[in-house]
Amino acid sequence: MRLTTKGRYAVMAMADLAMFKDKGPTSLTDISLRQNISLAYLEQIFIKLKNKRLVKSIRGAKGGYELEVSPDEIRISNIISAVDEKVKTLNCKKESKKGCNNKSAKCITHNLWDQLDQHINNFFNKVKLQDLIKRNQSQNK
Amino acid sequence: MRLTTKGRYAVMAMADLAMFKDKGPTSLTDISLRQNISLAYLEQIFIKLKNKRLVKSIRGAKGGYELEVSPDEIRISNIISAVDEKVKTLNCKKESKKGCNNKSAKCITHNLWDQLDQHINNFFNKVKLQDLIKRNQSQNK
DNA sequence: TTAAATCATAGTAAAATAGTAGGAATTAAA
DNA sequence: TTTAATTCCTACTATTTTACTATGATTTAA
Repeated sequence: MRLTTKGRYAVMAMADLAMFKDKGPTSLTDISLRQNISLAYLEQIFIKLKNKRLVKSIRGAKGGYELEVSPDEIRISNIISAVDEKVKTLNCKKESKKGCNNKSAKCITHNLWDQLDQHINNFFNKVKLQDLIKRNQSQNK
Repeated sequence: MRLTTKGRYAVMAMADLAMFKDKGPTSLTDISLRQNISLAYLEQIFIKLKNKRLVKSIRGAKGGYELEVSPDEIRISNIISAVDEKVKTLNCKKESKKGCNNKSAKCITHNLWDQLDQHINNFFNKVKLQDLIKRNQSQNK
């Protein structure tokens, strides 16, 4: 089980934006350099973040991105889901056609994965972008 | 983020073993049919489960596998880790060489993934094989 | 002796991931 | 008005991982 880089990059980039939010729009070039993420890859990620209204873009020279809402209104879950990373532990589609109804031996473990999903989603729901940068700032004191 | 089938199969197979544990060794052919998992794939998985002393094998005709310890002594985490599925949200090796010490902006999110790992591992630690089959039995009543 | 089983290892097809490439459109500033 | 910096858009591709398949050896009950 692993979280892919896309989700991590998205959170990193959003945290970066949050840290520099008082300095006008932040260009992806800057984020790319600071976070060591390929520019073109960041572009793809930010299209999605923009579609979900987590950031807004300012085009042209001196342009860049800004947070659309404040860091204490953005949950990690918002970011992760914006870039299409779903917490997907169980792929029970095929089985369900065959009658995965928690009664068949096949799905003994069904509830287990359900609960794990909930667990992880809970975690991502609890943490806000603000928490990340607060944490980081206090560490750097 | 996803949990791979190997981990799921391993847990399913162990649950299957646990359910039939009073009926002598269970062959992988049986598990393969009941759980709809390829035999050859199961063989690979069981080598690992055996190496970690979660099951023991009885070779030859009428052979098969049995649980090495009782279902209430086996945690899901034991099974998952036996088949090499690690909860790996952060791949910070490269960064750590460059000085990922939680002070660089690069690793703003470091703690987040650490905590997520702990969260998931906790969950897998809490649940025992016995819990799964108990749950399943009560559902089928 | 035979059939059913584990054991062992190598190979491979498919899918997902993690990008790269090449431009078009926009806009601030020179 | 030109240039450079930027977002926007889409297609392609290399790499890695996953999920198996294939083949055969070994063991053992019947």
